[in-house]
Amino acid sequence: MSTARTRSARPVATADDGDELRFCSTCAFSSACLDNGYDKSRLHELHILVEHTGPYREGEHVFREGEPFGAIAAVRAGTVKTYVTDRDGRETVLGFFLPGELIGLNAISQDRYPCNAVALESVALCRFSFPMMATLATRVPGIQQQLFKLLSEDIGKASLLSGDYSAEERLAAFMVTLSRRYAARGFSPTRFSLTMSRTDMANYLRLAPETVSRVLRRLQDSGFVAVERREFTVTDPAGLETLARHVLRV
Amino acid sequence: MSTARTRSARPVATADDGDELRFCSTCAFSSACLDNGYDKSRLHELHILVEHTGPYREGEHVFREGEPFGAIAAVRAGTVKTYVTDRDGRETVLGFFLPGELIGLNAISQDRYPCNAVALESVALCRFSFPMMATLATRVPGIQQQLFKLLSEDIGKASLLSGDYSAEERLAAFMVTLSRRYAARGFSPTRFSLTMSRTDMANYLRLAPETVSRVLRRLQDSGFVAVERREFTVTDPAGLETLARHVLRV
DNA sequence: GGCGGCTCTTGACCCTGATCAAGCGCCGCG
DNA sequence: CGCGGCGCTTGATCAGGGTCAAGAGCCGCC
Repeated sequence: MSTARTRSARPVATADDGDELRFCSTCAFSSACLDNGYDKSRLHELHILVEHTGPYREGEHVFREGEPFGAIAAVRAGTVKTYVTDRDGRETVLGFFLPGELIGLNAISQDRYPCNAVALESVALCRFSFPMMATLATRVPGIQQQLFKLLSEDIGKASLLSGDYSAEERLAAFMVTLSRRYAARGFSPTRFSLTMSRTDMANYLRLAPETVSRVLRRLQDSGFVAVERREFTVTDPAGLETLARHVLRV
Repeated sequence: MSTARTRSARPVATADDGDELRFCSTCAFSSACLDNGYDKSRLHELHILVEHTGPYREGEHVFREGEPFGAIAAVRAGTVKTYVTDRDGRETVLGFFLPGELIGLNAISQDRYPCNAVALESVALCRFSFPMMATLATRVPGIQQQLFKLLSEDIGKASLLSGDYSAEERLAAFMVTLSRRYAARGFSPTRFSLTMSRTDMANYLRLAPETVSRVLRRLQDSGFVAVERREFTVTDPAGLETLARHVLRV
């Protein structure tokens, strides 16, 4: 991970550093470990291997394909996009990562990042050294369990899109997913801003940008959503979920 | 896992059971652990939590969606297909699992199997209790590492198909992948039999069965492969890989 | 404040692959 | 041995979404 330039100066946060502790509990990881019954009095064991990095500016890369894998990272703020490009420049977007979500889990197997990760807006991260985390996981079963769970979850997420669905179904499912993820982090599920371009959405959903534009308009004309440039409002949550039901396998 | 009926009578294999040991080394899992520097003299620790199950006959289910998750399994013989169906009966195939490959890793996060697994031909499995394996993993770092690696690998595999490729590219990539996987297990990479129907391939590749049929014919007419019902020969491996290069990201 | 560039939208047309339909061949069963 | 069923193939047609092209709105920069 090319964090040298943007990395904050000190390795952050001891257990008695109240502010940092509260702040870092916004990382999915720490809080998930707590949820998993991790002994709070030993929380410093987790925190000593955490390093806050950023801010990454829009367009700045967090890591690039092929770089040696050293750490996974939880998004603290902003949105990260992971993607690969084929030789003729076409881009496949693997995912968007919102605050509280983890990037880098797909790098373990090859010990190299298999994709690029770029900030779509100003981004801050919690960086976890993976070797240290794995060592810790042998002593703290809750952390091991949590890692297994997160990895397994990502397999499921990756196969979600894999089905053969219409442009409308896919776009609706994407919007519902975003809505749920924002809701899970305490943001409004019905009103949020799209931090990625139409082209990014298209490359994620395997559509042409023009199709994204057209389908969004159709969804708006049908009264499911309201889109104003990148400002997004869900006006009929139930209706949208109905459109998405095949993809999301309700 | 609904193995009660077909499960072999005894929980199999102590470390000094030479035959079983050799046999079980065909499980990806055991051998991978060995590769990872696992102390062979302690191999029984792994073997006591292994249970050989099967044979499952063609069409018989190994597990079904929604069943509580208890174990992952390595395929010893035969092919397993995992799939989900939406309410109007359309099937999405998530994967095919050949000897040496692991099923059930995507079940960890929800503690339920998120898909169905069915035998496409006579199948034998090595069943690993996941809770026991996780416990063992805390004591044996090689096993933990291996589990992380396998999980991470599956994330990558799941995103392989996710790109937007032509029918020909997808089918070529599928064939190349099959070829490599057979080669990795010591089978011929150029001549093998397709254990799944055209419809299964179609549901895996997001195509219509008719398209699979047509594209196979085209690949045959162009001299890349020879297909005789389910007997498959790669006649131009390099050419096929070229067709598949976008998908496989060579 | 105006220019230039980029993202997004909208329209027209086209192509890949889905769908519908029919026929074939292999295989199991009576 | 003949019948029937299923999986596969092949042909004809159709449509969803891609591509190409042009224009509109927003924004930053000079």
